[in-house]
Amino acid sequence: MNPLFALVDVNNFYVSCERVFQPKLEEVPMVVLSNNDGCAVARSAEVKALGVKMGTPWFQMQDLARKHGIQAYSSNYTLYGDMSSRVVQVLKAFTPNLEVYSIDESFLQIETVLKQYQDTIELGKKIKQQVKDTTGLPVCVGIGASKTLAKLANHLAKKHKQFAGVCDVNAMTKPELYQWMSETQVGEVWGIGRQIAKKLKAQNIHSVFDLLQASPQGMRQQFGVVMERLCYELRGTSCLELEEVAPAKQQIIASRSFGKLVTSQAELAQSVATHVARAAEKLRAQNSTTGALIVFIQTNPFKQYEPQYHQSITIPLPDPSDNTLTLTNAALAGLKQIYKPNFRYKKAGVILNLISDKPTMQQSLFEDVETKGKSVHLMKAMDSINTRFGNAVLRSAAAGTNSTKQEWQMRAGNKSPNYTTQWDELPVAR
DNA sequence: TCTGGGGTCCTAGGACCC
DNA sequence: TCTGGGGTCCTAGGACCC
Repeated sequence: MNPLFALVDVNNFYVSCERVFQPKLEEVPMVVLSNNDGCAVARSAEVKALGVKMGTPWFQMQDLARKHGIQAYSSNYTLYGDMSSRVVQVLKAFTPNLEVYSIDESFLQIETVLKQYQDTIELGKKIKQQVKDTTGLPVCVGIGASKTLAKLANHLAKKHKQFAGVCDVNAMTKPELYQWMSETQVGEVWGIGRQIAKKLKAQNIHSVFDLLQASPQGMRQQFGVVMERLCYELRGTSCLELEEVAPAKQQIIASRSFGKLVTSQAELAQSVATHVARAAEKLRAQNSTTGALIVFIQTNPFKQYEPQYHQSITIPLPDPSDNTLTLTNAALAGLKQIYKPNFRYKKAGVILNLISDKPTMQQSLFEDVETKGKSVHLMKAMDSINTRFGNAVLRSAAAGTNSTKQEWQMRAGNKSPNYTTQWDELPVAR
C-alpha cells in the first residue's frame, strides 16, 4: 500500500492559544511577541491580512497598531507547550503512527486507518472537529502521498476558503493539482527558503508546477541531494519517512538577547551563568552529559554604524558532565578568552554538545584503550591503536574525547615509570 | 530607543592515513 | 625531490525549518 500522509497544523498557534483562554480576543487583530517584546512571532488572520510579516519588530508596526487596534501579548511558552500536548493526545486517538514535527504540527500516516472512513476528506473533517471540541484550537489538515505534498496541501487548505480547512492533493485529478501548483509560488514549498527561491526564479522556475517539471537529477547537480529528494517528493514518491520516535538531541542551546546593551564582562558573565544553568537543567532532564561547550557573545548586528564583534569558543571538558558548577566554570573561562571591552553586546549564549548514542570513532577508540589499559598496559593499547589507525587518530582520540594529554601521559607514567616517550614522538605506523 | 530562540542537515576543504 | 588514488575525520559555513 502506498503511504499517505496527513499534516495537521494549528492555525496561528500562539494567538489561538491566547484566544482559548480569552474568548473576547476572537476576531480582535492581535500578535504574540518574542522575548523582550521584540518582534511578532505569531499573528492573527486579521494582522496577516494587513501585510504584517512574521518576525516584524513591534516598534515598526506602532502606526499600524494604533490605526487598527492591534493588541500585543507577551509569549507564554508553558501554556503553548501544554496546549500542544493536548492536541497530540487527540491525534493519537486516530492513529499511533504520528510524528510530532513541531509545537503546532504533526504528521500522521493514514493509509491504514482510512477504511473506517468514507474518504480522506471525511477523516480530515473528523480530525479538525475533534481537536476543536477537545482543545478549542482550530486546525487545518493537508493530505498527500509524501510529507512534502501533505505540507503543500495544508498550505492550500489554509489559503483557500473553498477547502474549508481540509485539502487532499492525492484525491485531485492531475489537471486540478497542476492548476493549484502553478498558482502557488515555489517559495511556499517545504525546504525552499529565500536563497534557493531566488536562484530558482533566476532560472524561470517560479511556481511549484515549474519545479515539478524540472529534472530531479539536474536539481541535485545544482542544489544538492536535499533538493533532489524534494523534487521526488513533489512527484508523489515519498522519500521522507515518518519519524515516530524523536531522535536524541545533538545539542542544547540557551541564549537570550539583552533588553539593553551591555559592555562589562561581569554582566556578560551573569547572563552566561544563567544560560548554563538553564541548559544544564535541560541536559539532566534528558539524562545526558556534555563533552564540550560553546560560549558565544555578539553585538547588535542591526546597529550598522556601531563597531561589530561576534565571537565564540569551544571548551572541551576533561570529563563529560551535567554538573552546573563544572559547566559554569568552563563557560566563564571561555568568556574570559573571547571577551573584548568597549563593545556594546546584544546577545550571549551557550551551546552544549551532547555525547551521542552513536559513539564517534574517537570515543569508541578511547573506550577501547580504557579497557585495555586496565588489563594489559596502556602503552600497548596506545601502540595497538597507533598501528591500526595511525598516530593522528591516536592523538585525536586523546584530545577529542574525555581525557587530556597530560592525563594520558600521567596514567602511562604511573603504569610504567620508564615510559618517557613524548606524546608527539609516538611512532607512526606505516 | 525598540529587531526571537531554538534546532537540523549537507557540503567543501584541509589534514591525515594507507 | 618527485609522485596517485581512495578513504576518513573534523570544522566552518550555508541553507533550511518552526
